[in-house]
Amino acid sequence: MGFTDIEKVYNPKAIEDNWQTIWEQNRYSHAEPVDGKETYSIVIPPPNVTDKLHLGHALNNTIQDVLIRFKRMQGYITEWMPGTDHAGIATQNIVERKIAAEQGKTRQDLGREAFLKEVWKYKEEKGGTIIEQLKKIGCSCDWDRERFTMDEGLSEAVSEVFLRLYKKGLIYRGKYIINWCPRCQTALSDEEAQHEEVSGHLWYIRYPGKDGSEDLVVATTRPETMLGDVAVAVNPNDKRYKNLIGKALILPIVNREIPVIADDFVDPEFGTGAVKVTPAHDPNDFDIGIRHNIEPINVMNGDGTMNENAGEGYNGLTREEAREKVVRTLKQQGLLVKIEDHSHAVGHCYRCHTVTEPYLSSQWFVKMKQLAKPAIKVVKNGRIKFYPDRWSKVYLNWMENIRDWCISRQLWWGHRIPVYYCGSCDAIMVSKKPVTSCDACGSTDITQDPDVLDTWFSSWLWPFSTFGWPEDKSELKAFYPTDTLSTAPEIIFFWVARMVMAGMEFMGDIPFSHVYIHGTVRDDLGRKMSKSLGNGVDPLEVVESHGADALRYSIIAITAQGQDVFLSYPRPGEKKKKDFNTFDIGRNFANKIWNASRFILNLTGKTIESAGTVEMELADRWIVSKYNRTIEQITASLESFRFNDAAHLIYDFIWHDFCDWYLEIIKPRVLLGGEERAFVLRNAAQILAGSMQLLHPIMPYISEEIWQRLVHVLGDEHGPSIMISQWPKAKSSLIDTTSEDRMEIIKSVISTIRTIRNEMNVPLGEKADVIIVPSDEDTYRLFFENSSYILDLASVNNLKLDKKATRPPKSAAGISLKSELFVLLEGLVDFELERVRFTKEIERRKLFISAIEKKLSNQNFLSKAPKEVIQTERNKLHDSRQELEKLVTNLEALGE
RNA sequence: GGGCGAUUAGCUCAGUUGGUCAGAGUGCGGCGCUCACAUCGCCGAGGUCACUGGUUCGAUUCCAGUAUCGCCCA
Repeated sequence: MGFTDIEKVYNPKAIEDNWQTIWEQNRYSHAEPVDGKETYSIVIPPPNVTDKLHLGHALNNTIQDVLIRFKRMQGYITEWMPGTDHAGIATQNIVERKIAAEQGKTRQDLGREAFLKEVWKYKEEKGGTIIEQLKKIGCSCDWDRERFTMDEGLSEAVSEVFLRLYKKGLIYRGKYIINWCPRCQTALSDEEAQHEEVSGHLWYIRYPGKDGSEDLVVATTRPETMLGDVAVAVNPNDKRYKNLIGKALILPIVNREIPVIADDFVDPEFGTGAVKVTPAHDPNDFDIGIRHNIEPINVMNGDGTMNENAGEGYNGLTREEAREKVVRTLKQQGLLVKIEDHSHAVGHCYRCHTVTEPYLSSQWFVKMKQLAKPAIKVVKNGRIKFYPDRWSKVYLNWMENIRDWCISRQLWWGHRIPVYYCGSCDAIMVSKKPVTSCDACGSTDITQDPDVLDTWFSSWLWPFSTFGWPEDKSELKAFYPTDTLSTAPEIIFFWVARMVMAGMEFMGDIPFSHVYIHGTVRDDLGRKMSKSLGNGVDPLEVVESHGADALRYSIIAITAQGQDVFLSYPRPGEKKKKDFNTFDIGRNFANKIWNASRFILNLTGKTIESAGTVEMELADRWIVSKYNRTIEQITASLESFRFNDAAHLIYDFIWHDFCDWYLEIIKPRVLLGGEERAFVLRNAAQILAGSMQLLHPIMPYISEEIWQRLVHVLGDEHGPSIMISQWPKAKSSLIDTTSEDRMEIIKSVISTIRTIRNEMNVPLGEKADVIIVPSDEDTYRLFFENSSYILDLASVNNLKLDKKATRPPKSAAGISLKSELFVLLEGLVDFELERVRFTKEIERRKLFISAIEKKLSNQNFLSKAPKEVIQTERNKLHDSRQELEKLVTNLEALGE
């Protein structure tokens, strides 16, 4: 491969697909347990099998990939288990819509078996999409182990768990109020009904007393449910209504006689202090009904229409129509007292966003209190840690107030509930294998429960079911408990909490020790990205335009631990010049790296001759020191889940230290040829190769490409891929604070000269003469030994070092670290500008000095502050005073 | 109603145990196509770290309250 023909602008397309293919072919991300070797494992939060990749996925999976690549390079046996879940409701909805569109049929038309065939077909066709997209953004999952929640083994785990919990008495069937989605026509768990504040009304309705006795006005947010009212409740301590308790009212429209009852639950402050009681359509009313032993009346069908109990004229109406008609009728009858605006929280189906209905029906539940206990303990005692920690409070709060989990769903797509009913004797049998005859009476009139289980009832087993549980496989032993789980905050209850419970219950151990909760991806207006808003950004579009590395780098760089992520992404059509595209950050960085490498590789050709014993210069020691320091810092950042810190550290090191300073410094040294040239090229190539390793977890593709080329020309021992190379180790002996400090002084002088040149309009093309006045002997030697840096980088013609020099006429002066300097600019100095600059600088310095003086004259400070702090303050004062003195002298000289 | 975040340069945001932490990117102004990079280089301007108190020798950093915005749970 030739290097001189390397493209000038980095083109990720050519490179990314190539490496992805090579990595896959060589199965570098596949892991097998090895006795005695430490493992590091992550299970992917399984996306819905029908999903397409969005930026939330991209962020979450990039985080996981960063961790996995980092740990893999550190030598762990790393397992990143990929897979998808069957997403019962979502997938069934999609396929129902599909067959409606294509065949004009409902699932009932097809029948259960034929419908499921359609779903499987759809899954086989479309199910691989998101997995392919994960590969596209560089994820290094163990693709050989990909799992699906409805795989045979995972299904086995689900029925095993159901059976065990049932036998323990932790699963039961009961008739309770659950959240019902009238559109999906299934029960939902409490978590799946998402409460949102909506503005509605409070209707005040007069319920006449029986036989002309006293009326009562109730307030309700849902007038249509009055058709199912069985009582009116008041607080027993409410003086207003005491005399009415036990009396009867006539329910308007229905003309049913209902009692006034007393219940502590009623808040006298709300509405009129009297509430209608509808046990079949409100969870609180349901409890009241039980306490007072009143039969509920269900007035609604599963599809949200009113049923025959709602009465003539209402049967068959939708709940919206019924509400409208109830209100109209009441108005006509003069029973509607008033309507107030009222905002309240209403449940919405998390899959289709339809308003959910509190609905009375028979469902299967898991008792949670007992399962929660160990799950609370392991977070309280720190075995499981949340990052950021505040989420542990959210977790514990939910866990400590946990309610039973409704797990049955009136769907076809999912794990069928392993329960069988005998038609002859009412026996209930729970079995992993199909039941054909009744255990109790021998009857063969057996039917399986038609419902399926909540999808989360399979995904809560994910950290061990994917490794073969309930079989005791070596993978399970090696990779469970996993190390880190990365997910979004809204998944904590659905999944994280339940996985902990399942892990403790079935494995007797935590499923993971670290839970990283990343922020939500939002647009530049702070809105959550969503399909309905149309403000989503397609990660693959970004890959297409900027490359996967740029996507990954940018999103990691702007994601501070636990904070939401704000993206600025002007649409191609809407882009204005000033608009900032977040992903340019990564693209520009990749291009910078590409060109730095191009520079080095163009100089080296195919190989660099090995260097003899060349003594390191200041800049060499400095860059090596910075490099080792960067290794330390990046390693620490990744260990503590501070990914954005890691991203910024490598950016600063490569761009600012390595490119801006080191490469500029070695340019003239390369021209010298010989050993000097070989040494600096080798040093630069080695450091850049090492930097590629540090960068690799975040930008896997370009780092592999550059690393391959560099190790090739270096001729060093190296493995086949950066992926499985060894993570750089910092050598503390090479961290050289003295060289770093000395280099800062050089840089400061160069910057000061540049500033003066700029101000006086002397471009770098025109060389200038400079006199530097070092403040001490050591600094003098520093400049003397490294004058070439100053000559080259500040474009200086003649450099004079003179500890005693005073400002020559026709020169501009500057103050920098440990020195004062004069730039000789015959006829070019604008003394007015100089005066302004110095005056400003003097003012600033004076303020600074008086602040320190004040501090140092404070007895309390002197007696209570640590002596190091006092000493640094004294040093600051000393240096500042010296600088001030120089500034004043220079200003006075100008005044002549 | 309860809980949790956020408020730092024009914009988007960092700032890990209170004392060189006032920063980055972008935008803006000036100069520059110096043989890696204009997806670039050099230089510059810009902030009473939301407000009010408190703790402390010292607060952007800790505590309390206020205001505005956002999220979660009921």
